[in-house]
Amino acid sequence: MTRRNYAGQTGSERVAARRTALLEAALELVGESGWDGLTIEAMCRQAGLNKRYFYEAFGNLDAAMAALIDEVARGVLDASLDAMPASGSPADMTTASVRAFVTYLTDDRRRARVLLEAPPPGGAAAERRTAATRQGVALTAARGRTVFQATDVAGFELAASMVVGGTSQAVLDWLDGRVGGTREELIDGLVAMWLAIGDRMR
Amino acid sequence: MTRRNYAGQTGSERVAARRTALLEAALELVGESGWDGLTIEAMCRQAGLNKRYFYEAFGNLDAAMAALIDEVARGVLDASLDAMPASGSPADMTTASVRAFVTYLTDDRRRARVLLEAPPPGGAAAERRTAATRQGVALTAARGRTVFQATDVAGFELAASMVVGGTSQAVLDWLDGRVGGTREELIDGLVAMWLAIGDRMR
DNA sequence: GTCATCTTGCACGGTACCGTACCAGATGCC
DNA sequence: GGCATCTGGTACGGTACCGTGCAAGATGAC
Repeated sequence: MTRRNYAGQTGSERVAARRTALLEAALELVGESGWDGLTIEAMCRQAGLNKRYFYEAFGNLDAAMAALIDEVARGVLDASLDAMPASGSPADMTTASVRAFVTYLTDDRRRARVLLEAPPPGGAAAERRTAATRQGVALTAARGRTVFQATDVAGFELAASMVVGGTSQAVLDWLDGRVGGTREELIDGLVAMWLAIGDRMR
Repeated sequence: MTRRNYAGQTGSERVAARRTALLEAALELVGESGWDGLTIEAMCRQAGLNKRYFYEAFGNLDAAMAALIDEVARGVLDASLDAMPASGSPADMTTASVRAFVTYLTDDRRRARVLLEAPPPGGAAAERRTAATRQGVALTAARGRTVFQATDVAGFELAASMVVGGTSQAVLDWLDGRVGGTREELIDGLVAMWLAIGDRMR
């Protein structure tokens, strides 16, 4: 149980590296074959690690899936928030955050699959995904209210739910080729719709 | 293997009734506890039928889930299409079909859960659900192009993906209380956004 | 070099559900 | 009423994966 260096790393460094490798393996497997291809054994094989190290990092498969979703959700939220300028026109601010959202999820399409395709229902992974969506909706509503100087506060809850769900669906459809055009055209179209809704609900 | 009457019904009547009872049981179970609560044995228990009658109606659980999704998807598509007048203003036609969509899914919230919550990934059920969504998007795009007399044809693909995904998310959030207001206010808000997008993308 | 610790591969029983088979009672036909 | 068919309950092996344990080689501390 005590720890010592191994392969030039401390014990906790190795533990962290294994956890990262397992999450990367899960990202790869889900990105390749979706959530149903994911088992504990497959994750360990992909990561080149023994099964017992899985249980060192996670309690069970559901917890690992939840952790993967949390990681990607935090990434896309951070990207969207960081990209948004402190002030500016509604068009500028909307463009910045929509572009960051779309770019983050499509630069590595495995991320889109993790976040936008539904994990097995009923477990912690599904719960974390809905929580992340809820958080995105809440943030969008709050930002929208200030950017558009909303008077219809309640309407912006609904608008936020609509644009978040709609944008997710559109990104999925674009990735699968069901919506045509370049990525910039996708972003421009989404921004136009966000602005149309923002103006209408003001 | 031959058939005869039983309990006042012909053989094929009983077979059809059992299939209906199984689908109703699945609707109830999914509506109550989500997809993960659904097993073959639970369906038979709920329906008061022997397990062998499950295999009379469906090849496996995945096929039964797919059939349930197909049924609800057909219902909501028919409701939306039937409600739409042959001609009228964009506002009238949009209101009619959005109201029908929302009403169908919220009159019996079990339907919303079946159609809007994701089934286990990777099987026929998930495939049928994405196919139904795709069909809804295609229909919405086609109708939108004529109703709004679109010039930007490609843009309406994207708009349809957005409004279908967004409306689904909004209905889910409204059912779960995360979006406030009455059902009429929900419908009015959704229609306003559909119209805003339709006008902008024209 | 020796020994403790780290790592990996493998093996094994447990579990939850599937899919099928069998049995005893109920119902309808003649 | 006798008998074939229909029905529901129960039992049983199969399967896929989980979760844990064990043994054998790799690496580092002393």
